[in-house]
Amino acid sequence: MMNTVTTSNNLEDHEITYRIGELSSEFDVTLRTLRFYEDKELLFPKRVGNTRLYSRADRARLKLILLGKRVGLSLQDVKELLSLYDAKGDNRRQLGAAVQKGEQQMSVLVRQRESVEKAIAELNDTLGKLRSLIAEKEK
Amino acid sequence: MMNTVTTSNNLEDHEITYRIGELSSEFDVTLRTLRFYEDKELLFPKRVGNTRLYSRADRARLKLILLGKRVGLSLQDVKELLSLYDAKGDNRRQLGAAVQKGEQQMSVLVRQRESVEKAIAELNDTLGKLRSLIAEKEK
DNA sequence: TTGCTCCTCACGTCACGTGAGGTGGC
DNA sequence: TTGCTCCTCACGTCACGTGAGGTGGC
Repeated sequence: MMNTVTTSNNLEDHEITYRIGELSSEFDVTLRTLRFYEDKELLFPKRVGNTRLYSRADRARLKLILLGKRVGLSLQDVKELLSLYDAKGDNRRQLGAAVQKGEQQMSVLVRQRESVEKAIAELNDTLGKLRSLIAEKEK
Repeated sequence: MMNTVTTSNNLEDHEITYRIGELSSEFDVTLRTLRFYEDKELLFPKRVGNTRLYSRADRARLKLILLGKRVGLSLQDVKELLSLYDAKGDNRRQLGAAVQKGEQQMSVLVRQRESVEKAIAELNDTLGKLRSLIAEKEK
């Protein structure tokens, strides 16, 4: 056997790879999170021995996963979108499906914003009542 | 033994009680939820045989629990607030503590609103990009 | 030898949802 | 007998957190 490349980037075939700790600090997620996404089949790092090596494609997928999470999608939703993204077929259909999911999620977010705003209003109310109770006791 | 009162309100001692199904439909929560709150020691219904009977105090507590949940408190937080509420002692201290928790929660909610608004903006952006990709394919 | 980074289980968290299987009185 | 309301386990969900215990190369 040939000598194995032991660390970081494999220059021989120009395949840039990332170690788990690199992605972790770049995207500010825990190692556990990256392993969890792999377990859920959202990420597919190779192994050198036991150590995971993430490709540029993995890194791109991670970016999309985190975008999905920020807008409130579940990992299941994200997985479906990524599988659309992977399937090289009728591209317009896939984009259309993505837009549809996005629109659905938009209405979820709008409802969420409403409920947060209601919560703020109700908490404000409650705080007001508590404070006047206190003021009354002060007299 | 005397005849036992089998259903609903016990008129003899003027103790109004509620069955689990009554509270469930009044407050639109599941039976499971009410039992769960009991398990977590937030509610303390009596039993007649196996059947739970909730007092007016339980009903009042449930109202507060649900208020707490609406403003985003954890059940643990709510439990602490209720225990303050129960402890008949220096009332001003308890009210002060409640106000403090409320103010903390307010800042949580404000951050939450921000993050939802950011999510809406980012999703809008993403949808825009997807749509122009589609438009380009149409040409 | 110490320190760093990596690894694999596997149980814990939070607020319930969801059956399975059974009881009691009209 | 059927229907309704109630009951008790107890496992499942979601997205990881958090040890425990161990490896590998500088």
